[in-house]
Amino acid sequence: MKKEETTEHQILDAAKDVFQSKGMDGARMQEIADKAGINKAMLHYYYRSKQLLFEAVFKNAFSLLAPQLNSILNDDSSIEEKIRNFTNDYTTFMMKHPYLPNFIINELNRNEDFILKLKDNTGFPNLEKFRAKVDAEISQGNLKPIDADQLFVNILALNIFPFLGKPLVKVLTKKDEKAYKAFTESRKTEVANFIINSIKQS
Amino acid sequence: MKKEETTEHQILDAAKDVFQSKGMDGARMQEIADKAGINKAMLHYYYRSKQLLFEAVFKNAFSLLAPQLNSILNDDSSIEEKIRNFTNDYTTFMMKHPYLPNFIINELNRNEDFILKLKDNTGFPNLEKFRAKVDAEISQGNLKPIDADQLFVNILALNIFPFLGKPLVKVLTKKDEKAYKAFTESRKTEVANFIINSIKQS
DNA sequence: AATAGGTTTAACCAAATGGTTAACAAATGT
DNA sequence: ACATTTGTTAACCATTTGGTTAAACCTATT
Repeated sequence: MKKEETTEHQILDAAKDVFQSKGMDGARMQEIADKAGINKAMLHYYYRSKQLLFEAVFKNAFSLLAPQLNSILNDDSSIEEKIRNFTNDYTTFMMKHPYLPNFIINELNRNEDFILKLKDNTGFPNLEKFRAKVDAEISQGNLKPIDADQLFVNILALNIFPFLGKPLVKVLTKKDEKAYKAFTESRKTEVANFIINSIKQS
Repeated sequence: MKKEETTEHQILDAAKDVFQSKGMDGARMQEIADKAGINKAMLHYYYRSKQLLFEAVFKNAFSLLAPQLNSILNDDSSIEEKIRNFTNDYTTFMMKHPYLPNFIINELNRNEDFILKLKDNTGFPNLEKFRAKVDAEISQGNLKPIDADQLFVNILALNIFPFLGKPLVKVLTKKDEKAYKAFTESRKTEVANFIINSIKQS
């Protein structure tokens, strides 16, 4: 039997669906069980409680996000390349997992301490290398002076917000689903250009 | 008796607290009643149901946000001034209402149709004037070519994200509460400079 | 002082919810 | 073949939750 067919994995899969679309508080154990096609008691057999099942889903979700961040933080390319690659890759990735950003952001807001549990994991994103690279390129006269943390948050903001704020932005800009998808698609390059325009020393 | 002291208003006030920090699903009617210092039956006496009380809170919250957006969309100043003013004013405002962005964004994600109820209200933000102004300044050679909607989303993203992603960014950048506040404070000008650097025709 | 109106409360209710139990089935090992 | 462990289910349970009710409590008007 393949790993994806085990009951345990089917539960996690169904739980992912329900938790990510309804949040911890809105999710119902019964709905997860129904979606997984099994009895509700099985959820507790494999994951003991709603809280633990939720944490399994959350860690799983975060483990998808972390490598995306690490790619911009830890590789050896120039800042400009990092930004172009990240903007393209992250947007591509999020178009496949559109509910993931809001899930993570919202649950972290609901329970600030929760992120501390993840912090110590190996692979948790670390900014040191990125900061050093930004400062180095500024010294070389390649970039205009900017605080590396501010730049990092700007990059995150421009890439993540269109997914977080989709319902709001869709209505404000009066785009339908198709137009919004095209809008997001074009941001793969637009956002990188926007950032690089701002920081590149000319 | 002042308006703020009426039972109805005390309920709305308590409901705002609870809904904005715990969301629709996590909020408990009993907690709202306790916080308002009244009997739970009063909630239903004045607002009939949890759903209607929630909608009252949500509309109230949105009516605080909308004027912030309208200020950048509808005044007659240059794009550069708009951006500088908005970035400063919005950040100042959000530092006073830090849970508001996540509340609105998250509830809209949880229920996409909900925004349609607000759409028809007078005062609902409209982008037409902003788009025209951006296009005009591009024609005048004042700004580099950029799609007005993309610019608008960039402005929103850079200003709102630090509040949405605070728990994540705090840990990633290893800032404590005080340092994060200073970080946010400095964005009042940093963000405007970042945007204008990118779009201003030199 | 009696009346009538809105306001407030304690007690109650039905439904939903996370979780448990005990019996049963299916593998697994000997 | 038998026993033991693992997986699965239906039925059940205690608690929580949004919501209701009927009576009590003002407060202003007559």
